Order: sequence, then structure tokens, then C-alpha cells
Amino acid sequence: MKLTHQFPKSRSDVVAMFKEAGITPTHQRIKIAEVLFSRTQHLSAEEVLVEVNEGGEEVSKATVYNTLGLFAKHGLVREVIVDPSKVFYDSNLCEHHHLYYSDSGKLEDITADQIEVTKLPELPDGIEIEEVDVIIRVHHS
Amino acid sequence: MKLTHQFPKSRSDVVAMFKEAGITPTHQRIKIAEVLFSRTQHLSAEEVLVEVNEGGEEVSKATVYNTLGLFAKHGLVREVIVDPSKVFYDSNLCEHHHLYYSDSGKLEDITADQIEVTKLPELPDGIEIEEVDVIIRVHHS
DNA sequence: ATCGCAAATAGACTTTGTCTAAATTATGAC
DNA sequence: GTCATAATTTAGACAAAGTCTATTTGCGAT
Repeated sequence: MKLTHQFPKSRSDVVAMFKEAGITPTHQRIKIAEVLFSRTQHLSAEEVLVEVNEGGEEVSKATVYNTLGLFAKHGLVREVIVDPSKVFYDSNLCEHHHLYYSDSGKLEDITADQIEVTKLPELPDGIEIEEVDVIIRVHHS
Repeated sequence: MKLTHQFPKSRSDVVAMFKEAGITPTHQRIKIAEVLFSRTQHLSAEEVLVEVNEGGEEVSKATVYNTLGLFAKHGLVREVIVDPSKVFYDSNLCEHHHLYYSDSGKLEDITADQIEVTKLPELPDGIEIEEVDVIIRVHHS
């Protein structure tokens, strides 16, 4: 198991991640990463904004959005699109899928070994797979 | 193959669908359904609004949103959540999955026989599956 | 130290979607 | 048919997520 899959990540873990990804470790980015990687979780941008600003320091909305986008671009977090009203940022870096409770809006991880996708379609030349998302939408009966 | 899987659907097909679902067939709902079921396609609410109002008659924004939500609730269309900025309404009633081009925003169907999900996780008691979505996110390389 | 550039910021703006209160239309009883 | 009632539609105000712009800040290289 890689260091980058341990939780919570310390400030130095985060900075090491940034270095590996070629991301300049600014104060704000480190703060946001510390919030995200305190444990495996799914946070919306708004939730990150609130949590980051709970202490005294201020991080602006624009920076939170920019930074989450930057992290996603570099594979440090995963954007999970299940709720039409907002994007979730998932700090779980292991391969996995999602269980979405449409009645409560809650999102849970499903480890990769619990789902098997055995057949995928042939794709045209020049088309590259980014990700195969499996989302199980459930509700309380 | 059921009648309800033929495209395009005529006005009377649409009215029959409504009857079966217990939906009052108003003028506006019929118009919206005719647009949706002219062929298998993925339309956003905005696109439906524009298309519906291309002729002379007017259907309001609120009605389009209400109606699409109503159709989705009764299983006449499927909400596809792949793009964080808008919901797609899918008129394809057969079981299938999706291919999403993240660079162009284009959405394509993948027939059910092209993907095999052979293993699903055990779910807690009292939890009911609504839908298993498989989304293959791709881009041009 | 300072120059230059990347990053951060406030706040206006856009877009998607929701809500409300009023007007219209359909429905059922008679 | 006509009335009362309920369902549906509507315009426009509103809300929330996210983007954009112009300005400021601050770090890295020299």
C-alpha cells in the first residue's frame, strides 16, 4: 500500500503529493488538502469552503473551486457526479464505485472487489477511457 | 418488442403511455412528449424548452421542468446525470448504459448486451435498488 | 532587493433549476 | 350544460452552484 492511501494525511504527506504532481504548495492548497484528506470522504465544494474557513484563516470561494478542479485534473481527488445539484469530491484514491441514496443524498463507497464489470464495449479508434463509473442508486423501502 | 419502444411515437402512442401511467394528457405534456419521443435522444430541459416553443405555441419553463420531473417519476424518461451543469432526459426506455465524451459533452447509449455487471454488493435490509448506472467516461486521445 | 509570474481574491455575473401566487383549464356532480 | 372544485400552467422572482474578471498578493529566480 502506498503512503498516499493512508488517512489522515499529514501536512508533509500533502506536500509530498503536491511535489509528485507538480503542484505548487501554497498555503491555501495545503489547507484544502488537509481538509479533504483528513479521512476518506465525499465533500461538495461548499462544504470544503465552510470547513476550510472554520479556523481563522480565509480561503476564497474562487480559490476553493480552482483548487478542487486542479486536484481533480491531477488525479488527487475524484469528481463524483451523482447529484444534479452539486459535485462531490472524493478523497478515496483507491479504485472503487458508489452507492447513492437518492432519498437522503448520502453517498457511500463500494470497494472494487464488490462489483465486477466483466464486459465492456469496443470503442472506436482514438477514444480513450478515463474512468468507468458504476453508481448503484438506492432508496429506503 | 412493446409499442412503447417504437420511435417516433405518435400523439396516440403518447396518450396511451400517459393513460397507462395515470398521467392526465394535457396539451403541454403531449407536446413535450412528442419532442422527447420523436427518436431516442438525450435532451436537457433547456433544449426541450427551446424545441417545444419552436412552433407557435408556448410552454413555460416551469411546466417543462415540472413535466420532465413527472415523466421521470413515472419511468417514461430516464434522468441521466453525467454532466455537472445539467441533467439529460433520455427517451430510450430499453435497459442500457452510457458513454460520455468529457471533451465534447456528447452522450451516447451503450446497449445492455455490451456491458456485463456480474457481481453486485450485498445491500442492507430495507434498501432497494432503483437503478445501476454504468458510465464510461472517455475523451479523444 | 526586485522583477516577473503564478496564485488568490472580491464580487459581479451566468446558468440551471425551484418556488409562489395568480390565472387557466379540466373534471365530476348534479 | 353549469357550477364547484381540483389540477395544471404560467410569469417572474428567487436560490444555489459555479464561472469570470480585474486587481492584488506573494513566492521564486536572479
